[in-house]
Amino acid sequence: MGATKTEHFTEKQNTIATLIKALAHPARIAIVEYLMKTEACICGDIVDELPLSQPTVSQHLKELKTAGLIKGNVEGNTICYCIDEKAIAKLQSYFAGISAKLEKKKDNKCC
Amino acid sequence: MGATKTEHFTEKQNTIATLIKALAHPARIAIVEYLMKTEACICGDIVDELPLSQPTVSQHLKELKTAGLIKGNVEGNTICYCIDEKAIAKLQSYFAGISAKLEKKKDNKCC
DNA sequence: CACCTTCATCGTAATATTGCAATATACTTA
DNA sequence: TAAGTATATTGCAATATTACGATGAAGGTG
Repeated sequence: MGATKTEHFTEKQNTIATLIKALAHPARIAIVEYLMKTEACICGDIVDELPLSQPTVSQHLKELKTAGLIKGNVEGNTICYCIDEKAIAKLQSYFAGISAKLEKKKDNKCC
Repeated sequence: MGATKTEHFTEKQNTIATLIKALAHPARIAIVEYLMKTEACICGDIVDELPLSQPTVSQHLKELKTAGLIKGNVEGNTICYCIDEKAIAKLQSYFAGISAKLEKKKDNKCC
């Protein structure tokens, strides 16, 4: 085994899990946070900011891009990365939805 | 390798990554959603609801509990599970924070 | 053109995750 | 106490992830 049994879950559950999984690593959290720290988008220097080798960072960036969390614009020799708001918005509204539902059933809890 | 280089990232980044990681699997998403679907907490029948074996579900529950996302109350022979609002609140505010910052720099974007 | 820079890909080693059968533990009830 | 029920743990196989050195591709510069 070792492979997730994707086929047994709903498409929504798999979609949100994939999106969440893309952020389930401190390096990718760090990348997203770094992309936000600056005023505009970042062109190139992500590798210098992270304590990981260039191939590793490239791999993490690829995962973020595949998940739709970041976008990359090629600009000559470098690439300009920035966060895709839509993906973040999805995550935010997902957790906001859970929070709202939790608030509703506050009185019906046993633990 | 294969092990995450936790020591190179900030404690905050590792903390939020761990929390996110706990939800980075459709089965655990399904568990959390099932816990919310009902009026009160669930005592026992999580295994029947999931397309996975009892040991596998037990393992996923353990991970969610370790991460602090759910609480389990032992009640005689069964266990009553429910979501820990604090953890969800943390996640929600994390993504809300990112969203807010993204809103601010909307005009400074190149892609 | 030769060389440098930037980023991606390949190949591979180390480790982690997923899933389940078998078994253990703990409580309940007959 | 014996049998049944609910959940946890163990042990293992299959697969995925993480990380990096080496190398490749593509654009820029002397």
